[in-house]
Amino acid sequence: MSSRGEEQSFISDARRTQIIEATIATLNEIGFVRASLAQIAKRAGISTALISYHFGDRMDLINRTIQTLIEDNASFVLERVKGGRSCRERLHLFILSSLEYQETYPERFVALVEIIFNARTPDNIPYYMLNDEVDAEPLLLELRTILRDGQVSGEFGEFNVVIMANTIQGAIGEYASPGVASRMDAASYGAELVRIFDRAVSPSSD
Amino acid sequence: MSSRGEEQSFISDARRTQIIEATIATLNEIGFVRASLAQIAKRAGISTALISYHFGDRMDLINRTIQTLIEDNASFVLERVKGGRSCRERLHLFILSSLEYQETYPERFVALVEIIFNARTPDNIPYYMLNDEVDAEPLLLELRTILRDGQVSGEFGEFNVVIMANTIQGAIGEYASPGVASRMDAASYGAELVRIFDRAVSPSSD
DNA sequence: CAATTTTCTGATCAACTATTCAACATCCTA
DNA sequence: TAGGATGTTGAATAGTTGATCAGAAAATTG
Repeated sequence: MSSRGEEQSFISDARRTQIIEATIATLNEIGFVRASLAQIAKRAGISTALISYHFGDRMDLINRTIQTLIEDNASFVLERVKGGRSCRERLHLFILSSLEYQETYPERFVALVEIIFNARTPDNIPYYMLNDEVDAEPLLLELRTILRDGQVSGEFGEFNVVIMANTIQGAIGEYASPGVASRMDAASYGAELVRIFDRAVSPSSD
Repeated sequence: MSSRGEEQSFISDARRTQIIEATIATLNEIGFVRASLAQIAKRAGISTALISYHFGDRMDLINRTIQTLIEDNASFVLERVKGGRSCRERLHLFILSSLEYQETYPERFVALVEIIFNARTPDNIPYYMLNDEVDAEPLLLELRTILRDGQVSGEFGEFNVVIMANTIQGAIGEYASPGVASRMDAASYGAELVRIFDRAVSPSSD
């Protein structure tokens, strides 16, 4: 009935989101490798055929799940970064809200990691090798913008923006690593990261 | 014949290493998810039954493969770090040689990542959540030692050693990420990381 | 209420999975 | 060269995978 092909929505959007949530739960419980349609269906309390009915393909389900996760994470962080007045403050907010998201929704972060490091395109390119596309890594692009703006305004010193952005993003991701998150809350970890990168991005004193 | 159960070695150690190398190649070509025994056997030019003959289990093969990869990487880096006289120099050597390893043996690094982010213990704990064990992350332990020694000797300032070590390790791992390695060789990327973390670990000037 | 569309299930499918096993080949030793 | 250990294979095993299809159930429509 809809004029646009994309717009295929009904009351059973609820089903699709329910299946996606079951997918996230399954990825957390048994990981990507064992997250079969049967396992996902069991957790959703439905038959496997119903998944095939609502999603064209297994990869279609995976792709819509990761899309949901990326959008969730991005909107959470970007909303908070908007409030920063200086570039330095925006950088702080970026780091702290990213960690807050991980602490608040650990299952969503785990599911994101599971998909990114396991899924591959039909021509066998791993998802973690595709980070460059615009809608795949909106947060990385925002981080680069903050850093570049800070250099232009003189708030920050000289450094390679792409590398610094990846380093900061890597440090944020390391929060999930054991022996860190288990011993420390997101705010403390974030405060330490802010201290580290405040010095790293500052203009040289000489 | 051997008195120790471990010591079951013959001329067909060659077979085991051949199979492990085929596993590494398979992980690179099609990833962990699709790396079945049949695919590995095809690349090794043998039958799948022979893999089961030399390795008790599929997970046994995976575990011996990752063990090989970790030992390779660690000995490469540790050998070079030994030559450093100051803590700062050892830190530089750690960063640069880690990147050199990635640049020289990209397939081994990719295989390592594939296993770490996909494999799970029998009780469903992801390998990337086990980094704390001694033989699982010898490089992380060495990095912590360098940082702590530097703090004691006064070469470095104050910071959380565990977090700084994870941050540095994360930044090294980010080299594989697209839009970085493709545009830049390991030496240039390493020089930039050295610049960043030289400032981050230096004692405060105030 | 009747008719039509949408939603959902159980059964079925061929293709794959890891592992086992009997048989065969090769090697080393005595 | 005889004999026993080691190495290797093809076939068979039971189990799981993603996907399809006819038809039932439910919802929406007229």
